[in-house]
Amino acid sequence: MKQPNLPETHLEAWRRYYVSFWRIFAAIEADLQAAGLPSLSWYDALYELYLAPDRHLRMSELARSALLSRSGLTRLVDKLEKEKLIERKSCPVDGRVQHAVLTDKGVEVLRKIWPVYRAGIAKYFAAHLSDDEAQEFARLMSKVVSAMEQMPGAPACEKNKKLPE
Amino acid sequence: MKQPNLPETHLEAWRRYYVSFWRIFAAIEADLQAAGLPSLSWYDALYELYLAPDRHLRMSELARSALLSRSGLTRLVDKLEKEKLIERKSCPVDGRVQHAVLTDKGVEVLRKIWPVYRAGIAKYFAAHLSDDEAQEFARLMSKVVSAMEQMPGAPACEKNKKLPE
DNA sequence: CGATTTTAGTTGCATACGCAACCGATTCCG
DNA sequence: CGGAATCGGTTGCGTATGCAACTAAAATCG
Repeated sequence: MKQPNLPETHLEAWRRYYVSFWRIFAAIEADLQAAGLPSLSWYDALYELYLAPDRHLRMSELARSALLSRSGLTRLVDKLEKEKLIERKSCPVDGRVQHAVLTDKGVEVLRKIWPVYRAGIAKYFAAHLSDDEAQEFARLMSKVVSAMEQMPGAPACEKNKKLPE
Repeated sequence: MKQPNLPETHLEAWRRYYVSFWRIFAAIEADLQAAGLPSLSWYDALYELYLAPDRHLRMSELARSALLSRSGLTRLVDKLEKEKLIERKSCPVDGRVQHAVLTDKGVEVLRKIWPVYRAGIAKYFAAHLSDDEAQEFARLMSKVVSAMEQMPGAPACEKNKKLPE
């Protein structure tokens, strides 16, 4: 059986994409752990809130943007709330909805994580690309990302974003 | 604080890389599950064995190439062995070493997984890149991958590869 | 308005995984 | 050779996460 619609070039691209991602991800997580910091899941959730207007989001919005299932997010928010990094606030206009709101302490933690995260991105990923290459890479990735965004049942995931300076 | 050694372009590339990977990965896993097939972890391990000479590898080699910790691999191999997809064989020359050996049934399963996996790669990833783009992408990724390979304490990971036709 | 359906979030349960401690086998050295 | 250090693999334990079932609140419809 051959590979209909999947030329060898594309397959090779996928393989490297897949391997490199796992390796880099593991390396960054290891750096965070070594520094006694929370993992990227926490960062992603906190950072999404940081970006959001008024630093608050509905649970399900946050789930989607933090690349988690709704139940996964519920648990993550439980932990973040216990650490006072966010607060839950029920929505006054719709009793079903809960908002997660980033606290100042949450912002602090975000600022502690970021230097280590940034260093990891630089070391494991960015160091190997010139400016032009990075630009081209971003262009190619954006085609893939935007295609995924439009897919109907985008199954959970959407981690990471940017950083609070 | 600014971003030393991490220009905005590179950061943007990273963000898209990160988001797209999780989304694609989740979508492929969902497809596999919907088809009643095992997950990519199983595929990765089986496929590594498939590629290996005589279809066998030491546990720790397999762990590394299947992107798992040693303990994670022990458990995965337990399950694969229970399903008769592989066999454990102790090494005659070194009593500490165990070899995982792919069985014919393991190859069968590999062949069942691949079409779905391939379709996922094509749909979620390859469809968005021209041949030239895929080639350029592979080139950029290879720089990142090979840099990671040489890193000393590569923490676990190395999933996926190619496919058995 | 009351019953049904839908929506948002949570909880029970199962699974996958890593770290650290451990065990037996091997190798290193005095 | 014999004890100590090392290596390969496994096991105990904790954690992260998803799915399916559930609850409460809204929306829809007769």
